Amino acid sequence: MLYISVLNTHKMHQSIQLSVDAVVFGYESGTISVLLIKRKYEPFKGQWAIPGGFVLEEESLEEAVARELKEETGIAINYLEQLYTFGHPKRDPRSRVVSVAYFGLIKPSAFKILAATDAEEVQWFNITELPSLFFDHEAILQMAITRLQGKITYEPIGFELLDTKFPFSDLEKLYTTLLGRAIDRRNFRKKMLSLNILDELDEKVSKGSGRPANLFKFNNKRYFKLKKEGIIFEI
Amino acid sequence: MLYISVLNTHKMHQSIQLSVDAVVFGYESGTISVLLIKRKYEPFKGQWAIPGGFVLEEESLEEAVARELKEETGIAINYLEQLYTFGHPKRDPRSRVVSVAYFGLIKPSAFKILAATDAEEVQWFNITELPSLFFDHEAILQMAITRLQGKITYEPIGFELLDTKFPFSDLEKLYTTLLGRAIDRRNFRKKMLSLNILDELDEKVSKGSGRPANLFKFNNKRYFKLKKEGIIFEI
DNA sequence: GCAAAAGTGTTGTTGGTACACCCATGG
DNA sequence: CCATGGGTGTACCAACAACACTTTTGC
Repeated sequence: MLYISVLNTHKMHQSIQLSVDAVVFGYESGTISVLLIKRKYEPFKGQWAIPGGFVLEEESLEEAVARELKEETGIAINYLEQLYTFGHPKRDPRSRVVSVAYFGLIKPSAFKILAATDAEEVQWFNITELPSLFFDHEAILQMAITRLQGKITYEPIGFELLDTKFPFSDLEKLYTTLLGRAIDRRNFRKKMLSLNILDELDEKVSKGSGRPANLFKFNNKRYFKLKKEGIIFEI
Repeated sequence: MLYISVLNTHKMHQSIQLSVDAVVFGYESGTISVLLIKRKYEPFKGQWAIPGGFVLEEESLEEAVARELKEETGIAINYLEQLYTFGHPKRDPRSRVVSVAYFGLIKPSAFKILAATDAEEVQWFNITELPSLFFDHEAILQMAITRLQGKITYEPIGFELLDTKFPFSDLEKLYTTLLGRAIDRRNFRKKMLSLNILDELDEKVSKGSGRPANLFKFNNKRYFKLKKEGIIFEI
């Protein structure tokens, strides 16, 4: 009996469907946002949801998630990190759908969002002002936010979220926002510079009032090296 | 056209199969082992593999992985942590199978392993002496080992791997083994005790030669509290 | 010249690291 | 009494935390 069930398993029509979801965060002047789509069709038409969809037979999960994101929002990003796989049997009341969630970081200013396929609308939402979401998408998003906040303790962050050239205060504000609290400017700068991932440029920018700031950029090589090695960052 | 394809998606026969795998580590007197099964049937009969199998329609991923582990090895554990989802289209040459890998820790001495269903044999393998494995199971195992080693920097470890009562030297040896290097006995003890997760018992044990050691046990409440909060542990 | 933001150093404290000898038991 | 593993304290140093004033620009 066991023998038969085992042999059959591989041919058995399992009828579990597999989807992917892309939680994409953006940062702009002190606000962390997440990209959501409004469903165009029934069921749940008009509900906000995390972009995503079904995996095709011949594509990898990474290809699937990048494709769905592109199709639904117009955004093409090449690096999404796997977050978690959600597989509760009743998470989608219609049928059994297991979803592999990914997350990524971008600068919203560098992309043009564009509703397509099953999205009626695409919009950035401040993560502190989220609408109610489809199925278990709130739980997925919550996990992604927690991961994002956790990341800054063991990895440098900012490269994907800031402009190529930026004043130091932008980086500081990003950390302040992610941590949700003020940080000591002097200590932060000291620590950041000691990591050797920033190159100070010979260029200044003025924001209209106040002393103009020197611009920095990330030193990609050292940034990604450090990211791989892991850091212990405690501010 | 888009409309139709979207509406169809949910009914479309996707024919991707979903499986789960359980990487179970054990520790015993200075050795970290992993539990593997030998496949009983073709194809790949006789190959060693990580225990696992297909997810059933009505069960969650966690239920599936616990069930498969129980069926194939006789081991029932209630906590397996999700590791990663492997979905390369060609990882199983027969058909498209996406697998959600989990990992867990146990004390081998507390369980009796027992080959069943599609396992011909079940065996603990020292992680430094692994056989060649089925498909991409080596990559899965490698990721699990990396995660296990990484865990000790941000979580206390040991509760699941050691006996209820243990001499301090057992804990020290566990860390030495996981880290793959010697640690300073005095500093390690100082740091461990300062975490407040150990209760010293009024009981001694003698290993035959040498001064008898005091026994300790983990204070479950504080251990799991700390585990949740996360620690930064750098020895 | 004043408002606004950028830039900068020092000191006390804490926690990490390095290091060597005595203790309790069994044989 | 010796071999074996268990148990302990101190001193140095590096890293973190706290803290306030000066500089440069626009208006």
